[in-house]
Amino acid sequence: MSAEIISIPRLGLHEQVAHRLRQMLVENRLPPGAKLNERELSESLHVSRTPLREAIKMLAAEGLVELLPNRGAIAVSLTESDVLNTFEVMAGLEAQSGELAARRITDAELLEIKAMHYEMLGAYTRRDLPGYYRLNAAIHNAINQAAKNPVLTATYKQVNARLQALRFRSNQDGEKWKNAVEEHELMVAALSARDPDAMRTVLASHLMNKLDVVLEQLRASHANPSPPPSSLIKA
Amino acid sequence: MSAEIISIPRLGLHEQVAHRLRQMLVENRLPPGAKLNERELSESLHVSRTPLREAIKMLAAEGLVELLPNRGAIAVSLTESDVLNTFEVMAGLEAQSGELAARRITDAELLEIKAMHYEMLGAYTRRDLPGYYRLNAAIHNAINQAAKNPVLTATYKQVNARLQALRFRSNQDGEKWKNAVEEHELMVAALSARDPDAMRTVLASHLMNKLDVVLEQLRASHANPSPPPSSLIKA
DNA sequence: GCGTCATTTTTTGCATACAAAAAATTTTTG
DNA sequence: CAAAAATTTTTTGTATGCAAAAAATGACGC
Repeated sequence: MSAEIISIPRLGLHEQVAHRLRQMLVENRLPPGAKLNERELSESLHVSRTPLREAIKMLAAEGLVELLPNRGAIAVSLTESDVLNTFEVMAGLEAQSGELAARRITDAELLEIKAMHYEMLGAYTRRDLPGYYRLNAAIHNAINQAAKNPVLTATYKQVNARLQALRFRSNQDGEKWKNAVEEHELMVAALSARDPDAMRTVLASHLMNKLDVVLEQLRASHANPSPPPSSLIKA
Repeated sequence: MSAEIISIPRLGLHEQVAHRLRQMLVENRLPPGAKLNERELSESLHVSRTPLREAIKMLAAEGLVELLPNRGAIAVSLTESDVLNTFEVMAGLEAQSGELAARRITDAELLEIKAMHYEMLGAYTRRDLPGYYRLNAAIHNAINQAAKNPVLTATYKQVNARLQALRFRSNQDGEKWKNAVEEHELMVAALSARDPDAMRTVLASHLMNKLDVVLEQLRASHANPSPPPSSLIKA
């Protein structure tokens, strides 16, 4: 009966470490610009420096950390221009994803997206931000799946990962939020109509509106920089 | 006077190793599916296994090698469907690159691209395939530069890297080659007119024609598989 | 008191050593 | 002789050790 319970270590250690580091980066436990101290991290993660360093190299290739020769790695900190450029690429990838999804989506996939869409409307109505984000992400993932291109999905995820750290808790402006919901309505309509051009258009503009929100947040937090975690404050 | 000559090791060793491995992959000295033996490679590259493994992890994150848990890494071998999906993504990235370039290109950049275009016509006229490829790549790079989006450029390069191993020696079919040159004419015209839509269209179809060429080659080589390098033949 | 330089400490980078897993080889058995 | 099992060998994965570079600390001079 306990056939799978001991099947634990079927993931390389460096993979596990990379996964945990990605989490720490997204949750801003490793805030932008923070140094990744190998000794500290290897102790807190209970691994030796070797797999830790391998994981860091992977994150560097993914663009999540920056390698400074002879000075280790730091969490990437995106300039406003970086954010803009990244969103521009994301917009293109989302647009293509939407276009392909409109061409290739199955009836079953479309139904599931509609269902999630209504759930999202529910979350929006009761202003449940976490639920809204969860469903929003699920819908975008489903669109990606419907595009039937794993390479596109992987590329999308990799570029998107760099932005996740920014959205950690973006309080939506009321107007912008309403706007986003309306765009989602358009998306479902375009998908139902299997209209690739409409999907491309709505997704591209959807992303650019997200950019607006993030840039506002970025500027606000730049004016009011949040304090670094206590672990970085000198004793 | 020899101020910079001894500034040698300003690159991490793992970076150098990653670079050399990328070369070996592109040149098919590490053909698709080949195992990356750590002992062999560390000896032939004159480094220890530690930086070699770090480099391999980076290549894995870049999608150039595949990691098999407890069994090392192998050079990725793309299925026909992988190639198709990758080209689809590349087409989207090129299309966006072209669209942005049409909006943002400077007169100087346009002139340089035109110059390279004429050089390329020269190479085509004397059927100088290597020269043609070199100029072709240079022109596409220049378009990318003109798009003024480093994130897009980096994403483009990373996805493209996986295809480089395929094109290493694709003999162009006469008709297809002529077609490609004509598409380049359209590109230069669209760029000169600063017509983003035209650029998007021509670049997308340009890439899809390249896909045709590569798929033909792939099927041909699949029928006539090239022999593995002698180093892999058992003594 | 402040800046500069020397010394110490820490940290990164690379190599080596050891353990576990996989592959290859030999041995055993039907 | 062939198939399976056991053994050896190779290979990968992780930890540790050591050297070089960077950072931190303290001494010295102005």
